[in-house]
Amino acid sequence: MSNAAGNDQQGENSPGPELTGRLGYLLKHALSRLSELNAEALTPHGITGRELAVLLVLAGREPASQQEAAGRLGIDRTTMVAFLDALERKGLVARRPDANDRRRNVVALTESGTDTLRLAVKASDDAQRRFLAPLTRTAGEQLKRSLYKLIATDDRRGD
Amino acid sequence: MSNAAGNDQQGENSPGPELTGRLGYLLKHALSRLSELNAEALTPHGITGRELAVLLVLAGREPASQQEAAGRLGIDRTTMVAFLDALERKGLVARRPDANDRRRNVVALTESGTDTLRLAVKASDDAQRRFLAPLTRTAGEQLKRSLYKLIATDDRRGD
DNA sequence: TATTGTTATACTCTATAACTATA
DNA sequence: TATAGTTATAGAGTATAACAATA
Repeated sequence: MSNAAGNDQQGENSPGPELTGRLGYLLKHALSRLSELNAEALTPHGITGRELAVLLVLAGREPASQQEAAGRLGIDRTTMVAFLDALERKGLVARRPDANDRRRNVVALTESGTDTLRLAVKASDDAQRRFLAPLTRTAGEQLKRSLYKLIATDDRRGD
Repeated sequence: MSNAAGNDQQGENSPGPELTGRLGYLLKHALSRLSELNAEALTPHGITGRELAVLLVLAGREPASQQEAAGRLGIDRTTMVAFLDALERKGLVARRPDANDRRRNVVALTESGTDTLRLAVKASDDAQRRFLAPLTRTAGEQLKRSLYKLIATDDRRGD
């Protein structure tokens, strides 16, 4: 996954309850911390958290056009181009024009990409496990379920 | 608090379990969603989520120098300058040179700033409540406690 | 010399607009 | 005309480096 939430750089003064009581603060810093651990875990595999997400999406429902993959990740197609450029340079994915619609590129993992994905997921899962270590197993599961519910529920604008 | 986690723009295709099962994805999108709701709630009060955080920190332990406030927020002092410029332009905070150490600025909320803070916090709390609506009250409390534990625990690098 | 606030600058991440080639 | 991929560009958010005033 990787950062995008800012870089923690442990502040000199502690935040205090006026901030730590707010859900936004908690989510932001939890994400930031996890992203750090994840980035560390992925370094040996030569990919970033975001690149792992791209690989996961590609592996999840191959074959995919670039735009399909972008849609599932919730990023712009122009952003996807850059990700795929990088992954292709590393030999982890390959683009080929779709035979049925030559405007499209079909993107697939290479053999090396599949291997890297497997190892990277293992490393990332391990980082996640370390991150969740302060919680009981039950609390960790509960956390994920709750977050999922919060995300799955759309449209809370009106009420 | 505000975004910093990207802008959701509801993707056409749903993500699928390969992503929704990952904690990083869940945290990122939960934060993104909450940030949206929060931004909406704050718009009428003329401040952003980040500015609310600055006001909270200033109100929490006045009087504070710019650097102290920055430290508690975990942001750079140069970043704090821009925030305070904006808040001062809006008449919500005032800087004055510290009499004891004239290198420092003491930053305090104005009367208008105090009023705005009170209203903005109410609006933001309400947004948070709506965000947590899909969960039981207990699950919501549990979520916050778990996140706090994850943040409070430092240094999971080695193990 | 070290520190506070400031400014100028650069970097990361991502999106919007415009272009090319297909359809 | 519309769409997929691409490129150029711009914007948000934040940091690093250098500078002036003060300690």
